[in-house]
Amino acid sequence: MDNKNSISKIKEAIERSNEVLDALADLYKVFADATRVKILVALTQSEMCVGDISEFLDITQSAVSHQLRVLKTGGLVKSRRDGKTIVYSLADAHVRTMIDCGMQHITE
Amino acid sequence: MDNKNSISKIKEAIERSNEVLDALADLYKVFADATRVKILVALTQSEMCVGDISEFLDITQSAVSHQLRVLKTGGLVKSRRDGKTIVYSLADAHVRTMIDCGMQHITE
DNA sequence: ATAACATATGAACATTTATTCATATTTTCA
DNA sequence: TGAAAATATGAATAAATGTTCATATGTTAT
Repeated sequence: MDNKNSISKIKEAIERSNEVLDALADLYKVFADATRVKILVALTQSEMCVGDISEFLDITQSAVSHQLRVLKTGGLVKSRRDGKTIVYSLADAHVRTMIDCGMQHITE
Repeated sequence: MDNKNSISKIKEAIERSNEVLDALADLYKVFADATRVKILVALTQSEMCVGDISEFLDITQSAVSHQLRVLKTGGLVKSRRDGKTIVYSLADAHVRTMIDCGMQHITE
């Protein structure tokens, strides 16, 4: 049957791009937490140090630090040292695009 | 200080859109699993019944059914009955856009 | 050098999540 | 009607995840 055939073609396509799709899921995972989303949206407005984020999200400095590590490992933020503090900012324009894309789905 | 001031402005903005940002994180959560991503990408190509998906992803029918429920609750897929089988398809164009957006980040 | 400050890290704990197994539900067809 | 087929559901289990607490690391200024 033709349907059977096209299904198996799709199966092959999915299997071929298996690693990419795993990576895609991993990317979404980084966005899939309210704390991290809020950090990212905040960084959309301005670069910020850990203390600032901790204060305005009302969560422990430690929790922020842990989440920033997830974001950095995921390639969504970068950091630079400025004296005693460490300043975080969005890694690139893609991050903004991803957020906008999700926002559009929400506020359709 | 001006920086202090702008931080508190961002804090207020984040607090105002608190529910939206929670919803945004929840939306990403639905995408944040390899099985679900593969189901979605497959449905990008063609509508499909549970058995087909189960077969070509090599996972239990039950697992597929559970994940389809997550996708449906999240508003990403819809279903219709066709005889004994139930056919699933993408809920709307936004889903495709979200996937493309993530893909672009991966394969930059 | 040392005290004070900012951030990072590791272990522990509670919560969430994905899968499997067994079974229920719904529809078709003989 | 009753058996077979397709899907859904609930309980159980294992794995992953987010936060907190305590502490380590690294930087500045005295």
